Parts: sequence; C-alpha cells; structure tokens
Amino acid sequence: MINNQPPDTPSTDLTKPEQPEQAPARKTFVLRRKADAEATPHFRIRYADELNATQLAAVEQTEGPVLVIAGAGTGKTRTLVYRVARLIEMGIKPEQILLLTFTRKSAQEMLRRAAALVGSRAEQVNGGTFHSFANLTLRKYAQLLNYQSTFTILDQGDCEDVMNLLRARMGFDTKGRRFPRKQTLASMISASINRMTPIREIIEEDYPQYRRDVEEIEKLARSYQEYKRMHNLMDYDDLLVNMALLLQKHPELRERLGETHRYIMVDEYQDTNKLQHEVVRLLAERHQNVMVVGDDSQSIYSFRGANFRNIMDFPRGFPGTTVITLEENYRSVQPILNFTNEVLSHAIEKYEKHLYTRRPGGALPMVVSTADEHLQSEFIVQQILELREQGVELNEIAVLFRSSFLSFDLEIELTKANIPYVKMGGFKFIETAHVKDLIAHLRVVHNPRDVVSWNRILLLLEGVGPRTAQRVVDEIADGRLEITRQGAESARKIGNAAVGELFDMLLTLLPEKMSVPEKVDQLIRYYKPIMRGKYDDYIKREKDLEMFSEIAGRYRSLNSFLADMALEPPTESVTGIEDGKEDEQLILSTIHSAKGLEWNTVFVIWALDGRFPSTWAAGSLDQMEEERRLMYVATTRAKDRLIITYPINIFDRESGMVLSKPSRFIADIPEEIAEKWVVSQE
DNA sequence: CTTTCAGACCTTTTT
DNA sequence: GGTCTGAAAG
Repeated sequence: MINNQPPDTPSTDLTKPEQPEQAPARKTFVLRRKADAEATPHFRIRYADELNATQLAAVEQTEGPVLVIAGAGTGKTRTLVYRVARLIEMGIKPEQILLLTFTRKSAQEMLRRAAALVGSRAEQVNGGTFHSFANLTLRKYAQLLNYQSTFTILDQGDCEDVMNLLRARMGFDTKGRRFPRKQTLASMISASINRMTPIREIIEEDYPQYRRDVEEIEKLARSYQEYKRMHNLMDYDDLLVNMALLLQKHPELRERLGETHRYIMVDEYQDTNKLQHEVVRLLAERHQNVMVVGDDSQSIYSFRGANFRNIMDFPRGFPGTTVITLEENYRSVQPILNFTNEVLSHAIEKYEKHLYTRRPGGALPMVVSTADEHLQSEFIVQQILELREQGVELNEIAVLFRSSFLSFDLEIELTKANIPYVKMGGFKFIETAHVKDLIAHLRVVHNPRDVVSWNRILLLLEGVGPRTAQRVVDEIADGRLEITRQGAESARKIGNAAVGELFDMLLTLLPEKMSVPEKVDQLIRYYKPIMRGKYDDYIKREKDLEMFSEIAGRYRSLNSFLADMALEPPTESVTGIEDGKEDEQLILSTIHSAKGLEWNTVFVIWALDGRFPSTWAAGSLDQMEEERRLMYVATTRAKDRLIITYPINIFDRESGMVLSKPSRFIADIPEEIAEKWVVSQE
C-alpha cells in the first residue's frame, strides 16, 4: 500500500561497460601456484566484467580506509552492492558488514540487489541509517548511559513542545521581550550539537539578533538536556551523541562493536556531520576497514549540520586512505550532462570532476518560461499526457521542486486531468496532528515516563488545560501516579472524569500479550470521538486513522513500531497516501527527497529567481552555493529528458517585488546547451 | 482554569 | 494561508 519504491530499473545494457568483442575463450584450465589457489577464494561473480576499472578498484580494495568520490550517476550504488557481494564471497560473515545509508529504504534496496548476486545471506548484513543503527545499539546498552532501554525518541515537533514548556517554566516568555520562538530554540540547540560547536558561537554566527539572550538560551539548553535525561527521552541528536558517548566511554564495548562490525560502508558521506564522522571513527578505530562514498557537489543538508568538507577531510582522519574517483556517468545522455556541468561550473568551491558518458544521442534540455503559475501547471500536464502517449510510463517521470508548497497548483491540475501521482517530501502523514495524537498514546504505554506524550494526550481532554495537565504530569514524573486501577481513581480526582477515562483506556492497552493491531484498534475507538470534537474536517482525518491501523498491523512489537514511526516513517506526504494503490504513478518530489533516484524524464518547476534559489538564501554565500548544488542534484536525476520551467510575473509578498527572472543558475545557459521556449495564453 | 478570538508573524529542505 | 501569542470572556 505504501508503494513509493523508486523506479530503479538498472538498465543493465547501459551500466555495463562495453566489452570489446572477444574470441570465445579457449582456456579450459587455469594454472596457479598452490599457495595462491588456497589463499584466494573462488569468486562466482565476474567482477571485472560487471564493473568498470575504477568501480572494480573500489570493490576489490576490501581492507583499510577507502574514500570514493562518486559523481552523479556514476554507479555508486552498484559499486556498494558489488562490494557487499565481494565481501560475502570472500567468506566474511554478513553480520560483520555494516552498511550505513541515508534512508533505510536505500539500504534495503542495496541488500536486495546484493542478495540477487550472492543469495539471501546478503539480507543478514546490518543496514540502515546512522540513527536507526544508534537506536538499536542504544536499546541494548542503554543502562551503561543511565537510560532505560524503553527510552522514547522525540521528533522535531516533540522537541519544540518541550522547548515551549521549559521556556514558560523558566519565565523566559514574559512579554515585552522578544525571546526566540520554540522552533528557533530547537534549531539553535540542534545546530550546536551537530556541528559540535558551543551554542554561543552558533548564536554569534547565525542568530546575531539574539546575542543578548545568550545566557538564557544556554541555561535553557542545559535544562532541556536535564529534562530529557530525567524522563527517559532522546531526540534525534541524542541518538548520535549517545552513540558516540557509548563508544568513547566504554573501550571494551568499543572493541566489541568494532569486532562485530568489521567492514563498514557509508553512503552519501557528503551529507554526514561531525558527530556521525566521530561514530565511524570510533567503530573503525581498530580495524580501519571503512569505505565512505559520496559527492561533495551533492551536499544539500547543511541545515542539518552536514558539511561537505567532512568528506574531503576523511583522509586526514584516516591516514593511508585510498581515494578513488568515479567519473563515468551511466545515467544521462550527453546533452543533459553538458547542462549539469554548466550549472556546476559556476560553483565557487568544488572539487573537479569530469563526468562523461558513452550514451549516444539525446535531446537538448528545455528551459521554458510560462506567463503565470497556472500556465506552468497546464504545460506540465499536457507534456505528461503527451509523454504517456509516446509510451513513457508515469513512474518514469518526476516533477521536482525546491519547496513542498510549490507543487500545490500542479496537484490540482493533475487531479483534474486524472493523472495519479505520489508526492514525496514536505509535510508528512506522520506529522499530522491526529496521527501524532495516536502515537502519543502508544508511547505512554511503552514508556510511562514520556511526559511529552502525557502532556499532549492530556491536553486533548475536555476541561483540561496546561495547568491540569502539568499537575497530572508532575505526579507521574514523581512516581506517585501510575497506569493502574488506583491510578485511574486518583487521576480522576486531580483532573476530571475524562482524565479517569483516559487512564482506564490506557490500562487496557498495557498487557504484553495484546497484539499491536488490537491495541491500535482499541485506541482508535477511544480517540475517534475526541477527534470529532476537535477537528471540523474529521471526515478526511478518519481515513488516516484507518491508514494508521493498517500500518500498525504489520508490526509485532510496540517497540519496533514506535521506533520506526520516529525514525523511518512512511515518506509520502499527506495528499498522495489515500489513493496510492495505482501501480503507475507520477512522482512529485522535493529535490531533497529525490536524492539518489533517477527517472527517464525530469521536470524541474519553479526555477524562478526568488523561489529557487529562494530569497532567504540571498544573504549568505554558503547558502546560495547550497542552492546551486540543489539545482545540480535536481538536474542530474534525468536520464533522457530534462525540462525546466518557471512562471514569470509572480508577486513576492516577502520582498514586495514581482519576480520575473529565471533562476540565476540557469539564466545564462547558452542556446547550444539548452533550448529556450516561451508558453503564453493563446 | 479553560476556551475563544483577534491580530501578529512568517513562510525550506529532514533523521 | 496557516500557526502562534496574548488578552478577554466563560
């Protein structure tokens, strides 16, 4: 039902280097020294035939630190897949291989492909994101850090809730003074952790307007840390911090984990941060068997503390690193590569790469300006219909955009034209208020000390406001109130009848032997009336509850369900999810969510200066450069056809100006690199 | 104490 | 266009 597998059809004819015509092999035997024959394992996969020279080098270098700089479409995934296969063929136990990727889906996909090569053993490989790896490890060793293994993972919204609570509690919200809002506080603290930089410096650099409040913010950051520790909570950053801490403080464990994960591979290394680097460093301390793969030109997550310099500094952290550069592109036709090279050529700072392809022919990319936004949508719809008539499948077409909201108008037009689509990125199912409500209930059952969730579910009740909620939460935090019969009674006294009912309901969810789907259905029965009272559009939301119940049905333990919902939630946005049953769907995606994927035809819409790059990047050179890399990522997704569109005469509220210029990244592209078209109302 | 309502504010990308 | 905040009514 959640069908968002990237249309990854490895076109074998293209990915395989062309082999010169050879006479059929005559040799029927090989002569080898006995010692060599015994030392060299027998490989069934003919690596040299399946990979090009540089890919092969990366695959065969199985020991020691390796850095692979892989330009877009150069077969980075293929290289990782074959390396996993190679290690397994060498007799390495699959459990000893650790494959860290940017999403769990891409790890699964790689392991699936490795399994196609060497059999199902490959499925035993440990694969996932840094966060999910940290989560699993920390659940095991939580006690070493004075955590309980039932700790709850706070997502960004939860962190902001805590921030709000603490800010009020510490009296920083008094009027007349502008103290940073909760999101700002959360992102300042997170930036400080991820960049391993004191909060003072973060404020100095990125939030100079709050320079006067440094002391208070520091104080708040400290109580935030205490609060989480006291209530058995970890946010996304804590997963990484604590993972690093675990390895630093416990040499014997570090040794053991290093032994368990003898071969480490990290994908998308340009989007890792210092903390993640530290985790890798510690894990690989003894054996140094670590290969990282990435492309500095595709670093697009600096807002999360990622720094593309991380990848370039790798050899310094791992002396003796072998550096391998993949330059042959197997994805795009030459005209598209010319275009993307042109986009990148104006980058201020980059490491030279010379992408080339042997794919012949291909049409010039098109740059199309339309009179307004609506015409842009109509143009896209018409193009898609035409492509479909030409036999291009819908899931081979993607429409990419800088920000999620930029696709709203197009979505309306697509629906009118009856074109099915899924949207990736932007506001997600899991982030909708009603889904968060359900999760909060389950979290409380799983971790009764999770006061953030307690607070949330108490506030849903009629007649309960911040005050009452706080009182109940305090009792719970002090251990005086528990989910029991008597608990329900005292809860009823502190609050009102509704609070008592909440406790009664939670009580029925406690038994271990009750299955996850049973729990969820019970909960939904309880929650439905609450939702009706709270949201006018409850009918729309009820569908999501069914969806939620269906997803929960796939899990056996509450623990893994909650962890997945926090770390790897369904990636589609709210819109596409309900009727996502068609097998052929157009892909709409933010550029960030399109990372690592490829399509036959790619549209990049809203390539309008002021939207992409957006006005708020204008102030900083670094940010502007990141926007440029985003354009590079977007355009390198295309295999055969690339169409870039922008509407003109758009009024921008923020600047009060009319935007009418194409994105600066494509404005000056010469005619021989891209055809330019204008669409206007007839 | 809770709920409601009006005005201010700001608008990205995600584990 | 939606969220967030503060102040006044219930």
